Amino acid sequence: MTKTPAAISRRDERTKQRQAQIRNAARACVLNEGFPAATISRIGAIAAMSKGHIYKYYENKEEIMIALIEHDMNEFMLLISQLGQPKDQSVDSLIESFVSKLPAILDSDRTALWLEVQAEAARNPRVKEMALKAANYFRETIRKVIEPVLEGIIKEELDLRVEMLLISMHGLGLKATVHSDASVRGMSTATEFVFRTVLSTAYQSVGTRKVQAA
Amino acid sequence: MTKTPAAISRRDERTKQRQAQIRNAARACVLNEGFPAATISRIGAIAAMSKGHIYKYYENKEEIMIALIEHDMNEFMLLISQLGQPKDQSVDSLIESFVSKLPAILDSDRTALWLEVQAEAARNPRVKEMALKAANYFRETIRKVIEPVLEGIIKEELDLRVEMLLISMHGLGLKATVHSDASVRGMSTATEFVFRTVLSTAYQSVGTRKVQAA
Amino acid sequence: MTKTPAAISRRDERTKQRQAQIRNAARACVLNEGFPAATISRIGAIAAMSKGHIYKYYENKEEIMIALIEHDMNEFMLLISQLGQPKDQSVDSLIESFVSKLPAILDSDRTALWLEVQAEAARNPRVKEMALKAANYFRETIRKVIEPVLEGIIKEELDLRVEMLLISMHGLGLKATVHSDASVRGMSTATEFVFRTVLSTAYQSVGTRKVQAA
Amino acid sequence: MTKTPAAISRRDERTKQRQAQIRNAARACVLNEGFPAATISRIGAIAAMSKGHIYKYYENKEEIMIALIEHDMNEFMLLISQLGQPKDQSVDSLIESFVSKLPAILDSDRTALWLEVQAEAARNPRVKEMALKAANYFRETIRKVIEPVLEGIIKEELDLRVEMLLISMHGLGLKATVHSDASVRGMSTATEFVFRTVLSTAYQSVGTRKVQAA
DNA sequence: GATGAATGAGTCTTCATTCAT
DNA sequence: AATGAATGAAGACTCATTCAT
Repeated sequence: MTKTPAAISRRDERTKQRQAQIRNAARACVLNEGFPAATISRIGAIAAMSKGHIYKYYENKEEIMIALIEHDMNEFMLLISQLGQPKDQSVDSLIESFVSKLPAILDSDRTALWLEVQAEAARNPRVKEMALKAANYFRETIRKVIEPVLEGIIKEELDLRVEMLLISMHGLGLKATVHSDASVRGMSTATEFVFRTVLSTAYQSVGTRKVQAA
Repeated sequence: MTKTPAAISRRDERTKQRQAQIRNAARACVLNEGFPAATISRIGAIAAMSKGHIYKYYENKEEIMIALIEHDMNEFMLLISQLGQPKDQSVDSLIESFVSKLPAILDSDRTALWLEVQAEAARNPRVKEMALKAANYFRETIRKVIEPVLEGIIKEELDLRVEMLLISMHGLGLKATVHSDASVRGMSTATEFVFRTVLSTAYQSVGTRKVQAA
Repeated sequence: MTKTPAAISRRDERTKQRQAQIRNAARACVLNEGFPAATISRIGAIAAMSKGHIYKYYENKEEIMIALIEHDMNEFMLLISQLGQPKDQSVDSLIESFVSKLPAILDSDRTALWLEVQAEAARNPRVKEMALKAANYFRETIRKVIEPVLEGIIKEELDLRVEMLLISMHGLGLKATVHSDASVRGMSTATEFVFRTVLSTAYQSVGTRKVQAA
Repeated sequence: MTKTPAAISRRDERTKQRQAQIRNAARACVLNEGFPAATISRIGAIAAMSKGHIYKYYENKEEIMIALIEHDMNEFMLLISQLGQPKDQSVDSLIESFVSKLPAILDSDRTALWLEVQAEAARNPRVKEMALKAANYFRETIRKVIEPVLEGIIKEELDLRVEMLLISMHGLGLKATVHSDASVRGMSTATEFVFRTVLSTAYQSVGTRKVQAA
């Protein structure tokens, strides 16, 4: 009855594998046929696992969805954490770093799921919490990355630039989902223009200007 | 047998009222708990109408959703059609016109429903069609409004500006949904900055620059 | 408040007309689309009468069906009562009388309804009672008609002949329904043969023969 | 994952049992209260099975009815296939063979279901097809059985005899249903008479006679 | 560990029946 | 007399969840 530590860790490993299997099946369902079609039966069929067995690994369907969202949010955060490693501190290399990661960030599978998650977040507090966490991480990462480039900028200005970048990214993400990313690829010049504008060192955002005008 | 015209119009009026009642109930359902939770039972309960009676006014559940989306899309298009009436052709009055309509456009109920519609569009072709129609109308309206201000601009440049404005609007809309529009109101300076940048007469988008550089 | 007798009779007349209207509509429904499709809505539409108004004339749907069956059974009995008027008492003129009435008796509309009624009779006691009444009337009429032709026949023999004729008529009726009476028309020689055999004055039915053999 | 053949066959066995259970429950429903009353709820209650579980074994209600009809039709065809094995080729042994099988063929449950099926055939094409198939098999079997006995008979005469036997059987079947087979048992002399007449070697049906008269 | 048979609550939809007008 | 708006019970079907094996 008492397991050796090795046996326990082996079992835990297996559990994690199984859970990943289930999450992947759930994701495939959602992406292919939408959230409502992600039934336990279908997930089981795709995961090559019996319906009953799924409940050994997740308490119920909601837990599967939560786990899926959490997992993909974590992957997303890992992805954007790599934004913070441009070659040097110039605007150009920063933009290059952004643009080179865009295809991964705007991958239409990811954004489609993300769209469903945003919709779900409006009702499910746990989903909302996760969405906010990822959004905040995104915001902070961007802030950390652009701050050194915009040296001397005041806090309000920085906040504004960050917010504008986020808004642009969200808008692009929606566009990727709705037009299935082909169009976004064709938008790289526009995107680069947005980034360049936002990261411009000419600090002339409206708020500031008004102050100056006064 | 034969009705007086007055009686007919009274009945038609009542029918329209009932349909609006149903649509409103459906909207409330969707906003509170999402598309999948908008069941006929719930709609009936909110509309204070029996399940069976709903079918006097809409053939089935899908028709209700289609009618709801169509109605709200039409309202939205009416709203943005008003964008096209700035005081004069200056960038400033155009921006003022945009910004003054933003609270209505970014109303969090509207954007939340819009988010659900985008998600639903991935499954239901009729929804997708309506979403595309509204999106195109939005795009064309914006193009018509900004073109006279950016006189002498080449087509590619104009397309880009239009696309960037759309992306910004979508990003803002998402933000309004997630943070329930309070934050968007606080964003008017950022928004104005975005508009001002996009409408700037210095035509220097990346694409053009590249050509110039070549 | 007190009606003149004339007014009362006028109202009764109108009631009967209305009831006939409803029955006819119900019959049309059943014949066109089967019993299950005979909904009150459809009956009302065909009878050019509102749903609610139908209930002024029949207490509920079952009463309509009962009335329809009763009415058509009565018509059927009227029809077969005419069998009893052959030109003379010969087998030939009797057969001619039978055969000439067959198209009316085997009319596929009538037999189709009759099939539904037989099926319904297995469950609804009131329908069963009516079906039995009509069946008995049919039997007695046939007995009265053939008895004078088969003079000197003993009761058991007569019973047998009657039963055989009934069985043949029922079999033909089913055939008319299933193969939509075209085939029955082509069967007139066979039918005539059956009648001729059954009405043959050579009293040699099995039962009798056995007695003779003993 | 991989099942032993024994396990598979055990499961298949169980599936067949369940399907039979469902069919039997459906048959009981139809016989007691007619096709329209054979609801999934009632079938489930009689089969001691939950509503939902029924759908593991039949895709929908129509499939249950089709399976029920098909099963019983097959049983019926098996039964009548045994008609073709009289002791010898004489009319007497043929009639004996017929009469001995009559109680099984005219079993009132069978005929009652058959009646419902005929009524249903008017609405459901698949039911119609099955009914026709069984009817044709019945006709062909009878033809094959009586042809050797009526040696030298011409085709038209044979067709007629076959048709007359069918009509008689149908008429008897109806009688069995309406009078719940007791009366049919008492009809064996009449039945035998009918058979004897139809199988009589005196080929004198009306059609032929007319030709002779000419 | 693994299965899938079994359940029952809940979904959309239809329709007989009632009742205010 | 006549309408048709309104109801609610019931029907077919789905699916998350449980449990004996």
